[in-house]
Amino acid sequence: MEFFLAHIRKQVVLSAEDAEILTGYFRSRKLKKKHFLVQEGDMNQYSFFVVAGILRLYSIDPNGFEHIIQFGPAGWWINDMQSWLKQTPGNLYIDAIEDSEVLQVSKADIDTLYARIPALEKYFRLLAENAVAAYQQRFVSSLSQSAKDRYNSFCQLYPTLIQQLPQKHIASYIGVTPEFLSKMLNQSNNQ
Amino acid sequence: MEFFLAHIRKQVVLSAEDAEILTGYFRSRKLKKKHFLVQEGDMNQYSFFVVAGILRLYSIDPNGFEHIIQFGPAGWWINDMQSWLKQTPGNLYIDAIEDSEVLQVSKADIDTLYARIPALEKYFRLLAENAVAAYQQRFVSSLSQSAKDRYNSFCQLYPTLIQQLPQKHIASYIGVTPEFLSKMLNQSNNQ
DNA sequence: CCGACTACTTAATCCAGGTTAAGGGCTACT
DNA sequence: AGTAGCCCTTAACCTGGATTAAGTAGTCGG
Repeated sequence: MEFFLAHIRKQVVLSAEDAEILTGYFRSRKLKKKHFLVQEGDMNQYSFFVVAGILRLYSIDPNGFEHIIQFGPAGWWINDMQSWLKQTPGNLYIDAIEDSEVLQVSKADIDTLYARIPALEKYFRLLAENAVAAYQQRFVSSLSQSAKDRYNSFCQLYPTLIQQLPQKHIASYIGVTPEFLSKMLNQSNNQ
Repeated sequence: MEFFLAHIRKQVVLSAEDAEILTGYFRSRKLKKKHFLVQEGDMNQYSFFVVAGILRLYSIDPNGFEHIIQFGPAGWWINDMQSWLKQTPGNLYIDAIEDSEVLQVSKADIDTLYARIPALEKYFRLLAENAVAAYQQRFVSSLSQSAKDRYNSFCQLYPTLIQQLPQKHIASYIGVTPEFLSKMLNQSNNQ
């Protein structure tokens, strides 16, 4: 919880009392590697703050291939935003890449909290605006760069994740097959 | 201004007084087709609400090709979020596809307004959260679908834009060349 | 310590979509 | 009315990355 509060306090001021109220609505949840937090068709009642470990948000296409939309390392939020906002069944999956721990809040509780702690409104506005900035930049990358350039951009942007993630997940994120990423990396090593 | 206020009031409650204060900070700006609102390297002091016409947000890659990240028809907001948030020079362009009219606010003024009108904080939170939802879904589409499927998804999501936009801009948005889009559309018509 | 997964590699073949180039029909100035 | 620019089309050829298939390690549960 300390980690969580520190994270919020990087953006907004929170009194001790606010912090008390806030933490009352969050529930910790531990998750083993490969276990699901959210599956397609779920009502996404919850949004998740990652305390430890690393999660992934992804879709599965009609041919059974997975496509990673976002990673969720410690200190990040992760959810299926469309499903969460509209409270309708979602089309995305969230699971743990490693054993992880998250804090979850329900949509209803967050709406209650907005009324009691106005600073939260600002916190989540900034959070969402930063996410928009990141998605805009990722579209620049995905629309204008080759696979190799996208890989390099990814390395620059998330240097710590490179060590932590299996290669196939990086392939899925940058939008190539694991086979092609493997070929690509070995080609550039050998010459 | 009426159109603008109505748009905000779809999400949050705004007193007559709030509305008065708010509109004082926005400035109308008319823009001829092909004229720029923002160019690469600009300090993006302003964010834009589109009152009439249609704009585009795009990048230009090292080979001179344009890649459209988002369209801005009437009733939408448009800006280079990264540059706007951090107040650093941006790498994106915004220009008018048709003669258009926008309302602009500076970052400093918006920050002032947040303090005076708390409802605005909520309005922009919801706006950004909806944008995140849209970007997540667009990544699903761009990572898992073929060019033809992406075109169909675009038609379903923005049926009115299809009529309004030149084909080459749609090609740029879905991530194919104008030549390929043309071939694709004519093939499916003839059989 | 064994067997079954899972992660990664290599290589042959294939195809969606890019590139280049040329021509035709608008619209819009002058 | 003429001409300069778009914008769209068509077609031949090319390539980045997908697909398929097989093989090699590593690792983890029992």
